[in-house]
Amino acid sequence: MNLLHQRILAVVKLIPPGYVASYGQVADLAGLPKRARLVSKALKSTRDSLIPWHRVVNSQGKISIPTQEPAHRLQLSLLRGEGIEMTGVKVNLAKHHWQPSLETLLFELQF
DNA sequence: TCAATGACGTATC
DNA sequence: CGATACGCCATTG
Repeated sequence: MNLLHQRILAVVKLIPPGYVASYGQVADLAGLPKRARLVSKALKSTRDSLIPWHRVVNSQGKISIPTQEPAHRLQLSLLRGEGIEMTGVKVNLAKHHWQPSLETLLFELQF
């Protein structure tokens, strides 16, 4: 659990119900460009239940967790449970892509 | 040390 | 739309 993870998780916590963000987008917002993979690691390793990890998908809007893993089903049901429109394993980004305003970020984040 | 490995992203074909 | 290739980089063995 280091500083980078904390910054990443701080951003993920801001994603509202009914919306999704991509790993790369979260990394950028956390001030860590080119670190999408670090985002997946941070989400994979945290136990904090207050973090909406399921609202993070890949840049194509698809669930990135391998189908075999139980977490894959969980993510799918959690997204559906928030009323997110999906085509199979892919989110309708046109309707549910999170696009925070600059004010929101400056107000919520501490860096 | 060092090579392999990802819940990634972009470019190309 | 699917498949491949590469760039990226912390973690793992």
